Amino acid sequence: MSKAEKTKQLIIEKTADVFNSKGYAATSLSDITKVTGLTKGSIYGNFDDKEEVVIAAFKFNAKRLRDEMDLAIAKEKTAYEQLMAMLNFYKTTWKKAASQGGCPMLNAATEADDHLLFLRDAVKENFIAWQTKVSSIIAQGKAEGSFKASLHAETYAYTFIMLIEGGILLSRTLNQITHLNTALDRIQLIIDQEFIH
Amino acid sequence: MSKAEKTKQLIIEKTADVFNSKGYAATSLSDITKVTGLTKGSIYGNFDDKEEVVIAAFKFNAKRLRDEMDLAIAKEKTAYEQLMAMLNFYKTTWKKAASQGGCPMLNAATEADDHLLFLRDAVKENFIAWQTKVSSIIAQGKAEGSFKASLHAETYAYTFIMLIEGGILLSRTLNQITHLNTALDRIQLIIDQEFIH
DNA sequence: CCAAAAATATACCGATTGGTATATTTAATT
DNA sequence: AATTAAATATACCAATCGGTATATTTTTGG
Repeated sequence: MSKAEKTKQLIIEKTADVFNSKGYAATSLSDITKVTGLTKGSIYGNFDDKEEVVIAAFKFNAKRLRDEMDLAIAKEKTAYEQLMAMLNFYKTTWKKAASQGGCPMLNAATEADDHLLFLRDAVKENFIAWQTKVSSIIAQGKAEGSFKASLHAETYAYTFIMLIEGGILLSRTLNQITHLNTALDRIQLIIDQEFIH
Repeated sequence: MSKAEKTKQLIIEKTADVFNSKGYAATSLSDITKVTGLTKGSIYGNFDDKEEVVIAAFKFNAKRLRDEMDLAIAKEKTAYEQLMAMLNFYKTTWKKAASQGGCPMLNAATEADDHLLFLRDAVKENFIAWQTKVSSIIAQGKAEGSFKASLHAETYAYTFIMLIEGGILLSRTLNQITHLNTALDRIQLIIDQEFIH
């Protein structure tokens, strides 16, 4: 890795949390220089413009989240256990995520929808990737014979994502972990009642 | 209503959509003067600072949403029909809401949670008011004898809110109404399966 | 209709925004 | 170790940010 590639990576890593908690539009170049310890010249030597930094930082945040979740899931064998691992992941990492500015998907999605249009595609991709991941676990459960074959995987996957994001939204806004737990419990109930035959 | 009160109202009404779609922080004073046709002097003659305009605009957006929903609900008699009216409200007003920048609660909540702290209390209040409304409908259903007496109204109310906000988030980001419908269908299922005895 | 008061417009303020041209330093190549 | 090339720092730019003091217009009460 060249020097430039290293600083590029440093910029992304150091700004990721700031972008996620302060907002991608609201984070200024002076915020970026402050948190990286670099100067504007160095930033613009590695990125064409702020947009490029924003996208890189979001992708970093999204990838970190996905990697952590994938790691938690990969430890389990059966589809049921993998889904439980996903729920448990959100139960345990909530506090850490909250201190980093909350769910990067939720934050970026609301900012991207009208305002930061160039972010939209990246956010889209990540939601779809998440859905695909959950759907593939459900498909595995069907192959195992433990989940009903009739399940519409995609619909269930999106339902879980909605509940999690909605739960995070309420938990953060009302400052009560209860709500995320309500969401996770509801997902658990759906799995137990509708997945197993 | 005095002249000042009228212009104050005009400022709020004209800026409400801009704030909701562009974001409360990202909307500048020149956006405000542009959309109202007034000058800075007039804005600052009626509001102390931008924060005050932001809060007033959010409260306007939240109240408008609540009033419209209350109106739809008030037309129905039974608790079940009222809940159906709420679901139908979201089914029918989705397009209009989307063109106005999406759900004001969702937008303001993500912006307020770290960044615009002064907005947080107002957002909180409105989520609680929404929950209280749904809870009171459930309580009415119990009183009618049509809903199970054992229901934990508050938990269900928050579950519905999560699903709706999560559904809106996905529908807006992925640009597909399907997801909001999935959320609404899930709420319907919960009511049919768990509310009625 | 006139005077006082209220409301709005004009013209400005310093600070900050994203961005850039150029100088300087650091790293890689011979 | 010297030269070249790459990476970073410095110093600046116009534009815009939120905000204000003052001038002008409009409304209101007598």
